[in-house]
Amino acid sequence: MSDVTEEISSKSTRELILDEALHCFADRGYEGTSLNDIAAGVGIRRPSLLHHFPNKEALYTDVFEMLLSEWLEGLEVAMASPASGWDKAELVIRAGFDLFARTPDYVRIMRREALDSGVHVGVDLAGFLRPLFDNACDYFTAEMDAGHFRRHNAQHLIITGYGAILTYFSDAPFIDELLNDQALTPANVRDHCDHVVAFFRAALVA
Amino acid sequence: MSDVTEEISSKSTRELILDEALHCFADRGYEGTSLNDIAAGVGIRRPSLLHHFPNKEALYTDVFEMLLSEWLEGLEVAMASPASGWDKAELVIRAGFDLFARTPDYVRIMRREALDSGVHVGVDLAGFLRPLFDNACDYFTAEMDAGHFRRHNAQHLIITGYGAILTYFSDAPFIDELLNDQALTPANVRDHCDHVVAFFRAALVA
DNA sequence: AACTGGCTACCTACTGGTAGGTAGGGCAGG
DNA sequence: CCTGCCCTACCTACCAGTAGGTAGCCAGTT
Repeated sequence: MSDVTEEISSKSTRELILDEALHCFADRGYEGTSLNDIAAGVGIRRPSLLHHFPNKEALYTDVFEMLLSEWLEGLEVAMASPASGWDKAELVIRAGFDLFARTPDYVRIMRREALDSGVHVGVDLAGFLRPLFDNACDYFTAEMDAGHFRRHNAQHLIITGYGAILTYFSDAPFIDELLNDQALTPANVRDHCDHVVAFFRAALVA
Repeated sequence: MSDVTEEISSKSTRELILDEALHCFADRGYEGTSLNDIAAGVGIRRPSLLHHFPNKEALYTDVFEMLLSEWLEGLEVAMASPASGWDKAELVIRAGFDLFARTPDYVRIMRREALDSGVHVGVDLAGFLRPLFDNACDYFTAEMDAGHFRRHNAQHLIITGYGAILTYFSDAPFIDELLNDQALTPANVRDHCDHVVAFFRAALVA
């Protein structure tokens, strides 16, 4: 086959486009990214890119669905764990950190999407995430009822956690400047993860 | 005088442009906002807008400096308070919530800027905020040394707090959908503020 | 009171440039 | 020969920014 046309890569052109688009959209947003930028990153012309995707919005939607499926897969494992009490919460937090550290571009796209409130993407983001959200709420409520966690409003708790964890990755360039250090080195990510775990543990476990 | 030409408004055209630009930039970002959009919102043509500001970037920079001065003013009062221990931390958190609830458009611009890492704005954002950041770090470190707070890494603690508080406002449209409710009603903002205060208190105060 | 010059604020019409998208041709491999 | 992939050349729409003109206001002068 033609999987080796001129690139040594085993990835199809379509996959290369998706990868480059992911990076560009994360870096400069939907409006700030031109199809020329993406095509140039892949090493083809814009019309060739449009041979693989009907238009810009469809490309973006495909990138976003890639994101959702990867996240769902990554978190499902941790959330389905038979652990309970604090152990499970810590497992999920650490799984989230691992996932986000592996895919920081996804985090920035998600943050942009939350800001724009789903103008560019066809899928119902909040509808997609609500089951996970409700699941987490139920879990914390049950554990608080059982007296394992201090009493907090579960919905507000999840939103606080979501903000605390996501921000470290989405705002990494800004945090770099604030700390005069690279936020996303493995060591720094691990440090921050340990801190968040310890912080939430202190707040939740009596 | 001519302060009533045809508008009843007491605001100058320049101020009307700044207000409209703030809203547009917060809503759709720098790239997603055209000068035509802003001009139309004010009720004038684009060249008339460019009579008041030399170019798009200068307009954005002016909006952003408006943001910084308002935030600095709003937070300085709380940070300069003679209170100490948890009381002061709670004072600053509540002042931040008040400030952000009053100016949600500013929060979204700030978040976009953190994502883009200051591509559009001339001022050194991180350099501007570092004094506040260092100040907060010193405060928490001193209080932990004095045994008033549980031991945490002060830098990570501030970043976690920044993410937890800012996200509720920056991602408000998304949270609306997640909760099936308006995140930014005064009652909901107060609820979330109370939750964050209680959460941080539980994590910090032994 | 009338004219004059300078000023602000706005307008229409235009420029160069870039965006997303389309038409159609070339060329390889099966 | 046909299909898949990529190309050049082109389109229309929109962008930021400029050129040049106009209406009204407010001195200062006569």
